[in-house]
Amino acid sequence: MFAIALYSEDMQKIEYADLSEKVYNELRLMILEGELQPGEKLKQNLLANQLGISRTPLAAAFSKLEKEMLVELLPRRGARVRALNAQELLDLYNIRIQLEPLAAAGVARNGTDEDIATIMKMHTEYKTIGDSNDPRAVRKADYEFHLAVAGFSGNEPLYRIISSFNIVFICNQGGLLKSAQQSYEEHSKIVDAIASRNAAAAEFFMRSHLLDSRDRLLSDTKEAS
Amino acid sequence: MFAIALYSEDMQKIEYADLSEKVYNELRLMILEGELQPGEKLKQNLLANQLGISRTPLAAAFSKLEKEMLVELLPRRGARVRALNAQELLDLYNIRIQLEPLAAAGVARNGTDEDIATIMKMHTEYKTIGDSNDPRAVRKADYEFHLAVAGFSGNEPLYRIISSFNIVFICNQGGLLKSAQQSYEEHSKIVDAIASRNAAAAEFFMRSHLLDSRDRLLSDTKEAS
DNA sequence: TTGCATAATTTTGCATACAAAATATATTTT
DNA sequence: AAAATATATTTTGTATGCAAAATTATGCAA
Repeated sequence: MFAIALYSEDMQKIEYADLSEKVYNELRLMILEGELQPGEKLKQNLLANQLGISRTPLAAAFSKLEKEMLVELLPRRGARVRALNAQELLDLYNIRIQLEPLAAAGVARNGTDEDIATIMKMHTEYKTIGDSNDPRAVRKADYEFHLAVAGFSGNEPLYRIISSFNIVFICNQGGLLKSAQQSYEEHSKIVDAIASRNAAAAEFFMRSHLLDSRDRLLSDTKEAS
Repeated sequence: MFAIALYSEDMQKIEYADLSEKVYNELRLMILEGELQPGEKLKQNLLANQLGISRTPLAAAFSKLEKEMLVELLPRRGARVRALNAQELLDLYNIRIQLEPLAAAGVARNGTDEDIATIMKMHTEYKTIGDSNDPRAVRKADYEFHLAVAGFSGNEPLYRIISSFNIVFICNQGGLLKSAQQSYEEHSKIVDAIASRNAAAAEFFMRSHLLDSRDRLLSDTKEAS
């Protein structure tokens, strides 16, 4: 498994072989955390100066971010942070519902005992963090749990899709949709199924977990309108 | 819907606003069509000269291709064409089985009458092409049919994932797994379900279509070993 | 020969330079 | 003053230049 950095505190630890990769991660973080607002224009000179680099590695970073749907590239008119509307958020959720159950089944089938031990450990920590009442920490733990499942699925393309489209993060953009307590209980079923190598059950419980979240998202947006 | 160019004859028609996009498409085509072999080193100077451009737009193109898993980027050691092994091919198929049924359901639900008419027209042409006994043409028609379904699904992130990971193309890398006749019949069921706005049926028949192909792929690789 | 150290060459990553396009500002015209 | 035109500034896309790293070639001892 190869977890990608999302939170700035984690990013400090990572050594980058090339600048464009580093810049790509920095921009990605800034966009996902809202430091760069949707619609905002990404001026090359300004950003290059801010980040202490030239405009060349920015081009590569922009290209990567465009593929992830985080930025919009308008030829000769620059790059903007892409805004995801409610429909696209729901679209992503429906994709997530298709992909993460496949990942959970994959871990149950292909994960090593060590992989599964790691997931169980993360799950235990999730309980502690949930009790701490720190929403940001809970969200981070949730993000890492789901990404670990994808990472240990033994299906690399699947992991690449889930991580590079920021599916887990974006789906939880407006905060987690249920209590840490309930999430923990639902995760428990998934983890138990994985630990007992029951791929069908892991798939089922992951799907239930996500379907429940999507339905909450749907009723939330209905209320808001 | 916004179809991406894959076959060289289609690419001539497209006007590109910037070189890196053009180069990206050219390289993508060269890799998918096997002109650039897996494992092959992509030397910047050589390629830039061949394509008549400088090395700068190549960097952006490489970055995009790396995200699609078509190119491997080794820092300070250049880029190579990425080789997909049998396992990853199967992994992609399993992803495809999750995503394309969602797309088919999407068309049935959200496609305009015009979208659906387009798909029906493509399907009719598929029959003609199938009778012509030109495997390359059949494969192209199949590719375009499946990509059209994704494109008319009304789920843009879904289309972006399917197209940018070259899922349809790569899954059929070793040629189509069944006769044009059988494909046509299976497509017919999907098209009928879409035309009658039956999302559940469209989803079901697309899944059956792909599951059958995957099982053929599995028994083929078993035979080969 | 083979193995290893050293030198020459190539290749990469990044910064910079420059022309063309886009945007902003100033000027004129109605 | 508002609209239209002209001018100046900024910004972008791409080519080029340069230093550092990697690769290949060469020389030399065992």
